[in-house]
Amino acid sequence: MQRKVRVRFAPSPTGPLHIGGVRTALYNYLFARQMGGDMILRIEDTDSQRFVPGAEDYINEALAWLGIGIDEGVREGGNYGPYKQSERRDIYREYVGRLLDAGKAYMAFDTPAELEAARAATPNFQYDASTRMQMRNSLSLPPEEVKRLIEAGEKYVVRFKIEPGREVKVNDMLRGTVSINSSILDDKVLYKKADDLPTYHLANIVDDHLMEVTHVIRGEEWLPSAPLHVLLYEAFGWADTMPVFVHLPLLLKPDGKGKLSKRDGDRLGFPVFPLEWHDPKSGEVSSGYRERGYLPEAVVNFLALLGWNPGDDTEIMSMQELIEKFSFEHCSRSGAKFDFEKGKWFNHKYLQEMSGERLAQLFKPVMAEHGVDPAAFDDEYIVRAVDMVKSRINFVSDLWANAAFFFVEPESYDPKAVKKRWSVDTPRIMGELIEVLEGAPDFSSAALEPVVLGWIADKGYHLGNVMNAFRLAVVGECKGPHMFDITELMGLDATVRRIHLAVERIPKAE
RNA sequence: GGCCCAUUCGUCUAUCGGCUAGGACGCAAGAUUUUCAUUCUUGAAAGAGGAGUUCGAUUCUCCUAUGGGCUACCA
Repeated sequence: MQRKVRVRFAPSPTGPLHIGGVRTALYNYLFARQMGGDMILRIEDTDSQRFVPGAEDYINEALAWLGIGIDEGVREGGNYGPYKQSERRDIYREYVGRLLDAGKAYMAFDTPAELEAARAATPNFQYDASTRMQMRNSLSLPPEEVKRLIEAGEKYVVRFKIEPGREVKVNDMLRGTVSINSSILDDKVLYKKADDLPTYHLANIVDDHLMEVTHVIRGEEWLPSAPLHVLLYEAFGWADTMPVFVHLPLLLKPDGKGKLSKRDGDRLGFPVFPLEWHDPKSGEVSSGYRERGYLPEAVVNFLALLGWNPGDDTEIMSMQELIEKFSFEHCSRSGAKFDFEKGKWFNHKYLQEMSGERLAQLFKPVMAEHGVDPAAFDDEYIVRAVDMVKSRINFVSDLWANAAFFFVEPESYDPKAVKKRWSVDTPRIMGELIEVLEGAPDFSSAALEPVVLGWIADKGYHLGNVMNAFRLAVVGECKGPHMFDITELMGLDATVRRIHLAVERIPKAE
């Protein structure tokens, strides 16, 4: 009698999928995969007012980029469709009818103005058992009047009739049994005749039931309405197959107040979206992890650990490992502040593990952005250059600052380094160095190093000064990989050319 | 205001009644290095407060405080 695990991620297409939503999707996915179950992507577009074009595509693209696979959905198809709520109107209409027929819901004709007036008149007005008879609805109005209003085409909403004074218990995997009194619940609007669409609550329960969802894994912001959902399952007679609830803690702002929001990204200088988003209305651009040079594996790993841990000290985990280790037992119940610095570290770690080949592919567009045609260089050259500098990057984009010198000659020389390492004698010593380089039988790193170091020792030169002047000429500043690895890759001609260039361009010291 | 959820280093977290409270990010110092990084070592850094239960509470209960969420014909 054990049902197959079926979970759903149900975003509404009102904008780009935010990083907190991504984490919810990820946990759903990890759990589904671990249990050998199904992962459903359902588009909850019941709010026609807030619909944003492009948002649905964005959701699909973001999940695909992150490697969060979907088994059933608008694109993937499945036996429980349609997977878009705006295409399920007939279904909702039928179920609203059932509730109405059973006397568990009623029609309310109050206009927005009347509702507002009622709220203004009573301090803590709530549309519920204590007030509904004073309002204009099918419970308070005579049947003939209700009939007349409907026939006159009056717009109405259907409200859930909540019986007061009941203890409603919600079973949550993370929080145990949460119980609240039904009296504090209001008669929620389930359906709007005006646009012939249900609200979230009704659509959600009907769909989860029809799609045979076994576990509802969602953000904590839904916890307060969970009792209402329990009541709805009961009203429909579906209590025995009610899904298990898991209300995940929220992702919080790094600097204190409230849950992480769209605005925080630009304010704090880090992305809150997986992919870059161009708002179709405002034209505003919000940055994304992908465009910032994050690897999807790193984002997934980092996000997985924000609110969950494997029970030991393991931090770097592949998707496969996450699937194996994931458990709600080890989910925390309190909100996690979003720590961008740690996110950078994850990316750094993943970048270190990455092959030079893959990194080079990611680097090519960055080269092009900086006006260097990747096709002008051998793949092998790019791969080796990237491999040499990768230990000092957090992002793919950092590669430019660290490896640019492999592709373009220095345009200027770090003034501080010049002051420290470039003395009156340096041009002469560099001249000697060129002779040494040109005379070397083998230009490989291992062969050249003893030759140059031997010459420095023979002449009694200061090792640090000569080597740093050498580096300054080739790189433009005193940083970078092992000097002879650089020259091996660049070759004799390019190296010598750069030394000449530096001697010409660096002003003579006093 | 009402209701609900939460509370261990600055941050993410381990601990399922025995703790010299562990790890990671970040930070500081040191080692290595011809440079910058990487790497390695070390260090500073926490149980919100108060009652109770117990031989013993970070761990269980209650109160207070604080934080968060919800309170729409949004999701």
